[in-house]
Amino acid sequence: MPYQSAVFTALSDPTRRIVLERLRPGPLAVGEIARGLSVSRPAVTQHLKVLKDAGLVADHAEGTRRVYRIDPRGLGQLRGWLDQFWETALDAFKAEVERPDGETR
Amino acid sequence: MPYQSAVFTALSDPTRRIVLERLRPGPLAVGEIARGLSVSRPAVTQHLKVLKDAGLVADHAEGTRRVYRIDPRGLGQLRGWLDQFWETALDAFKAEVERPDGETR
DNA sequence: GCTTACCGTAAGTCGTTACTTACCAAATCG
DNA sequence: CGATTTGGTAAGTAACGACTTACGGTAAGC
Repeated sequence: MPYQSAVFTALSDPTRRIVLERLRPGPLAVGEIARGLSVSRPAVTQHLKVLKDAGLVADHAEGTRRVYRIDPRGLGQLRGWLDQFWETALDAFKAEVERPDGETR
Repeated sequence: MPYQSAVFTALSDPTRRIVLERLRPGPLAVGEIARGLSVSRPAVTQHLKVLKDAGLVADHAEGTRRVYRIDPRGLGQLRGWLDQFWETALDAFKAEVERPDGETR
C-alpha cells in the first residue's frame, strides 16, 4: 500500500515528475527513460526506486531489461488527500467570506 | 499566480502539511499555528512563507497579529496537474491491459 | 563459454533545507 | 511614553537529498 507521505516526497523532485511524464504514454525500460534526460542512468534508477516505494510506478523484468509503468495507486492516494482537503477547506473558505466583517474569532 | 513546482515543493514537507491541516477549519494567527507544534515559531513563519509563495495560503495583518488562511489557488494548481495526468495515464494503462500479450511497444 | 547489453548497488561529494537562538520592528495597552 | 505582545529576519548548524563514478550480477547473442 502506498504511503501518503512518500507520494508527496516523490512528486517534489522535478526530475521524478519528468520521469512520470515520460511514462505517461506507456511503459518504458530504464535505459529508454534515461535517454534524453540530463542525469545519468544510475540516477534514474534511484528515482525509480523512490517512485516505486510511493506506489507511483510498477516494474517487471523483461529479459535483461526492466520495464516500468505508471501505477495508478499512488495517484489515487494523492487524489484522495486532495479531494478531502479541497472540500472541507473550501467550505471553511466560503463560511469565512460570508461571515460578518472581521469576526475572525 | 502560483507556480506548479512551488506547490509540490511546499507540500513535500510534513510540517507544512500539518500547518495546512491546522488552517483547514479556518484562519489562524502565527502564534496559534505554532502552539502545539514541535517546532519553534520562527520555523513556522519560514514554512508559512514557502506555503504563501506556492499560493497555498494567504495572509493579512490584524493589529499586531498576522492571520493566515488557506488559499484555494495553490490547491487548484495541484488539482489541475492531477486531473490531466490522471486521465491520460489511466487511458494508457487501460490500453496496456487490453493489449495482446507482451507487446510492450 | 565469452562477450555484450542492461541495470541495480555502493560510496563519496556538494548543494539545499529545516531548524535553532538572537535580534529588531510595529501595534496595543496601561 | 514605557512595557508587552506579536511576528518577521539574520546567521549559523546539522541533516538530508540528488548526483556522480565505479563495480557486480544476470540475461541474451555469437
